[in-house]
This record gives sequence, C-alpha cells and structure tokens, in this order.
Amino acid sequence: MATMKEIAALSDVSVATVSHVLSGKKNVSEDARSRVLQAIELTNYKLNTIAKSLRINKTHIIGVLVEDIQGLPVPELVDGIYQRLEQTGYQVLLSNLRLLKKLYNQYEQLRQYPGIVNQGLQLLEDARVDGIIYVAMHDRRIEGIQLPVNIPLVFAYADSSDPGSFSVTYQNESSAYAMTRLLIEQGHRQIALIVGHASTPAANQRLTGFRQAMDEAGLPVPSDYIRWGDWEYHSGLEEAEALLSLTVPPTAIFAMNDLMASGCYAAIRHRGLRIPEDISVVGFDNREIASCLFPGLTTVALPSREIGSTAAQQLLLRLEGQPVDTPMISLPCRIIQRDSTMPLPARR
Amino acid sequence: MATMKEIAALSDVSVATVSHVLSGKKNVSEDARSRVLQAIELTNYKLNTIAKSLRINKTHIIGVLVEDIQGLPVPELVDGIYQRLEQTGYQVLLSNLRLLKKLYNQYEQLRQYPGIVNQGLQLLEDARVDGIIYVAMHDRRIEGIQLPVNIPLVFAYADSSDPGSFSVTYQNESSAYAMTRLLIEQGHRQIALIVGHASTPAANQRLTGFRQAMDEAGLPVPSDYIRWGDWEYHSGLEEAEALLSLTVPPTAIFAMNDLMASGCYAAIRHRGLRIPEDISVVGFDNREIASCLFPGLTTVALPSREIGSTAAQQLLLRLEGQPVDTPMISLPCRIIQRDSTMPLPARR
DNA sequence: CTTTTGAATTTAAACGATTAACTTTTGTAA
DNA sequence: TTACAAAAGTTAATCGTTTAAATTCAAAAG
Repeated sequence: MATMKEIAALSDVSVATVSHVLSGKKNVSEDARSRVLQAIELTNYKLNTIAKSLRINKTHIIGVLVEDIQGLPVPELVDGIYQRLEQTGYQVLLSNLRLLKKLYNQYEQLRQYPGIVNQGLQLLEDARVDGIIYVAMHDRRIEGIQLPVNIPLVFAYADSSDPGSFSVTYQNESSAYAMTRLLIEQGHRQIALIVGHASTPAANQRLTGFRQAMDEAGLPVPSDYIRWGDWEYHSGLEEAEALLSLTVPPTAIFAMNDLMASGCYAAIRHRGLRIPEDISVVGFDNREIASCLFPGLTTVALPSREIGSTAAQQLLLRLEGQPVDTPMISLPCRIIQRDSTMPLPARR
Repeated sequence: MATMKEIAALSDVSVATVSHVLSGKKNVSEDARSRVLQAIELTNYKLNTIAKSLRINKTHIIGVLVEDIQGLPVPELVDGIYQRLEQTGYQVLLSNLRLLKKLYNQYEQLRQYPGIVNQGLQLLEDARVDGIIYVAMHDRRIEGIQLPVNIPLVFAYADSSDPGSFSVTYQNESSAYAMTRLLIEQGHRQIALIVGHASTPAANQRLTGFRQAMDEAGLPVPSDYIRWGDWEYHSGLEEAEALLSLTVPPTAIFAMNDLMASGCYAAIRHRGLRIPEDISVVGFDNREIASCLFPGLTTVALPSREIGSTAAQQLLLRLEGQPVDTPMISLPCRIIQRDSTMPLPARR
C-alpha cells in the first residue's frame, strides 16, 4: 500500500504538500497539484484513515449501541441513522448487546443490565468513536449506567432518565389519545383498554392519553374496562375474555400492543363474534402481525426511522459544535387505519 | 486522557515497560508491574487503540456489508456474526447500502448495483477493517464488483460467483426436496409448485429439489402444476386461482415463499375451500407472516443466524492464518411444521 | 536595485502506541 | 572473587498522517 511519502517522492514535493493537496486547506500551485494527483492515480494511493485519526484525534466513526438488533424497531431505526449519515463521511460502529439472548427473566435483566450496557459503552469508548447513539428499548429507569464523559451521546427510542441529556423519543400519550379519539368519533362509548405491564412508563403514558380522551368526551371509564396485561399474547386473550364476560361488554377494545390485540382477536373469535361488526379492536406498534391478521388491525405506527435520523442529526450538530435548540425531542406517531374498527351506528 | 507516557512517568519506568505490562508478552518484575497497574488504575488510563492500530497495522474491526439492514434475514444473520465475535475482541463496522430505499425497479437495480456495492466495499477498505463479511441477498450473478485484494472476505447468504472465494450459504435444493417429501409422505400425489422469479438461482434450485423428490416417488409433474410466480403476494394468489380452476386441481400447493403462500390462502378461501382439510399449502422462508396466518403455515426456516456465525468463524480462521478446510459451506434449513397440511387419507 | 509582500513549499514536531536491539541488573556457578 | 547467563528494563525507530512555523521564491513596490 502506497503512503504519502511515496506519493511525495513520485511527484517531487514534500509530504506536507501532498497533504495540502488532499485536504485543500492550503494553496498549492496548479503544477504541483496535478503532479500529486497523477501520482495518486498511478499508485492507487488511499489515505490511511487510522494515521489521520491518530493525528487529528477524530475517527469519524459513530458508535451505535443497541440492546438487540433483532428487537422490533431496531433495524428500521438504525436504517434511519444511516439515512442521515449518508454523505457525511461518518461510519457506524455497531455494538449489539444481544440482550434478547442473554437475559431470560426480568430479575436477571434488572441485575445484569447496567453491567452489560456499561461494557458496550466501554467498547465504543475504547474504539475512540466521535459520538454515540444509545438505542434503549428498556422502559424502566435504570441505575448504574456510566455514560462516557468525553463523548457526546444521544438517546434514541427510550427516554433518558437524566434531564441534562439529549434524546429522541416518540409520543406515547398523544398517540393513545388520538387512537382513543378515533374510536370515540366512530361512535363508541364503551371502550375498554388493555394496558401493558404496569411498571413500564410507556404503559402509563398511553393510559394517560386514553383517560384524557375519554374524560374530554365525557365518557365514563369503569374500572372493569381497564385491564392490566403484560404485553404478551396470552394476557390479551385472557383480558379480552374477561371483558366479553362483563354484563355490559365494551363495543371497542384498545390493546396497547399488537400482540395483545391479536390475543383479543382469538378471544373474540372464540365467542363466535365478528371483528369489526360486533366489536372493534385496535392495537399499538404496527408490527408485521398487524397487517397479517384478518381483518387488518388498525394500529399506531412508531416513527422508528425518524427517531434514528433525528438522533443522528442531533449528534451531528453536537459534533460540529453547533447549538442544539431542542435537546429532548418527542416525535409523533401515525395511526394506520385498517379494517378492525367500524362506526358504531352501522350495527344499531 | 492519560497516555502511556504519563503512566510511565507516574510509575517510574519507561513506556516500553508499560507496554510490556499491558501486552504480557515480556517479563516484567512484580514490583514494576504493580506500580504500573496502580498508575493505570489511578489515572483511569485506557490504551489508545487508534495508535495501536497504526503501529501494528491491524484494527481488530470487521466490516460487515449488508444490502439493507431491513431485509428479512439480515438482523438475525448479523446477530449470528456478533454471537461468534463475542469475546474475540473484534468490533463490527456495519456498512448498510440501503438498497431497498434506493433501487426502485429491476432495471435500475442491475445497473446501479455494482457501483453501490463497490462504494460500500471501498468505505470499509478505507476504514482499514481486518476482514469483510459481505451479506449478499441478490440472487443473480452480478458483474463488475471489485473485491478488495488485501482484505479477507467471506460471502454470506448468497453464493459467490467466483469459485476461489469463501462463502456460507443455505441449502435450497435439499430443503425443497425435504418439504416435497413431507407432502408425499402425507399421501399427496397431486402436488403443485409455485416457483419464484424464473431468473433467480434460488427458484431454480428449489425447483430441482422438488422435481427430484417427485421423480424419486414416481409421481408425475404435469406442466400445469408448475406455475411461475415472481415472489410477490399477487402472483401467489393468481397462480393458486389458476391451479384451482384445473380439471384436476392439486391436493397440495408448495409455494416457494411465504408471501406467495399467503396469496394461495386468499385464493383458496375465496373459493370457499378450507386449509388444510381441502387443500394443503406450504411455503418457504418462515417470515413472521407464516405464524400469523391461520392456520399456521408449514414452511422452511433459513438458518440465518448460523450463516452469520459460520461466516464469522470462517473469517476468524483466515485472520488467524489458519487453514480453512471448507471454503464454501452450505447449511441445511429446518422445516417448521404448523397446521397448513394434513395427511391425504383423512379426507377420503 | 533593494525591499516588501504574499504565495508556495518545506521542515520537523507531534499523535500514542509497539518492538527489535541494546544495556543494566541480578543470580548462579566456577 | 570473577565470569556468565538470564531476567528486567531502556532506547530509539517506526507506523502514516497533520500542521505550526520556518523557509524559499517570485512578483510588485519603492
């Protein structure tokens, strides 16, 4: 592999001049420049980025820390990061913690989580990345994570616990609000909610949005209608069964994720009822399952790609030393209307 | 950030000794070692990997080139790479070409593909990665790709065109054979096949496997029963309709991917027929849709994770200069039995 | 014909490690 | 005591750049 020294020798200038030609930051005579360029062409010379990094103390590499690359929103989110980084000259060092494989149960998860994350952060720090995007999906406040002090970091997807930090998340509350409004506008008055795991912020935020919409519309929310699930298929099935057994069953069920919604489908079918003619169902997340189900599930699509590109944008601004006007950004979700709901009057 | 020089000064030895302590390749007195370790502890010193890389001409970074991180098998495959790389000290620089977003039609795809790939390879080469895993999903032979000459490269998922190269793929032919056997063993004699796009090697290999199983069983394959689709949902639907309109419709349909299989579901339902009582359907790929469909689709699961980990293994061997016994590996697939098939006698 | 000025170019010191070659120290045997 | 080998430690070159500072050079001004 050719080095700058050889280029310099070939084109009869000093290495400094070669460097000046390449960087374009200093004047070089047309004569010298063309000789240098010719030598570069001839030898197929490529600048050694490692040497450059050492000298300028910048790697032009961004570290992306993900809990699991197979986690639902991760590939799309990471793609959003690449989308923004294209043409900027930054590369991505991806640190995949593989949590889905490593942490079997909640207890282990809480105990081991900080250690694993710190290790991942340490690796990125050791690699001298210029900045870090931490794609955190856990939704409970975690103690004991040591963020690198010298490297700009942006949280993506989950909220950061630290108020001084930078983050890009999505709007749980307003999305649940909008989805609830949709059902109300279709004439539903008996709307039940299957909440996710009680301890998760996402569940609570979505619950708040739901309550707000119901309150605003003056609709009652009987405690029977608020069911606590755990995000899994089976809890959706069980809670839907409980709802259908009530003396006044709901006309619409809002499940807080698509998995639980598909559990609702099963429970409803099991009763011999039809979706949406007899009961409307909506979900949250827009997993592939939502479009596979029959009828197609109306649900909330998270702005995963936008979270990624916006987080990258935040980080780039900080790397350029520019002021960041909004350190904590929360992006809106989009409602995907399919065929699992129906205006209520139609069946009266 | 502390440097080796400072550690040397603090512990009253030379930088060489500090380096010796860290590398463990030379004898250092217990006395000196402990002083150095103490200084490292004190200053929170971290070896500068950039400087090390420059000196030893190795980055301990593996470049992974993917056509699109959102492509179906990619996240799992990449996770397999990480699985193997864990504890080896290698990091991953992921180059995501974003082809799904960039290439709209086949024509553009063929024309632009080599340029985009070459650019991605160039970026990895510039970053001085130690080795490259090229996750290629395209399944037609592509001309004009310039593989780096100095960097070990392993193809993953797709076959490489070059016979001298290293690759890890999966078995199309034997998997189609096994799936066909499964139907035959269930008593089916009229088995139809919906092939993928005619120009793709995967389609032809699967076709060969199908034919072999049928021939071996002495079953006829009327040309009416071989339908040429294009991997998309609609072609599955259309070809299934054509099959059901035949004077002797098949008792089982083997669609070459899950998307076309789900098209079959729609066509069969539209005729008022039941799956699997009236007709059996099987697919290929084991996408999420396969488990979402009702009844669950029996299909072929690709060994994506294993492809990734095996490719990483191949690369590690080459990086260590060890002999690679099998440069081109082809891994078996696994049949996932769900509820979309039924032994034929049951409905007689 | 100097002097000045500015552009073009070079020199040389970093950046932070590794490592071959050399020197010093220590321990052991004659 | 001396001689020698092995162990421990140091020196200094090197990896391939960047860049401040110094130098050279040519053209313009005095």
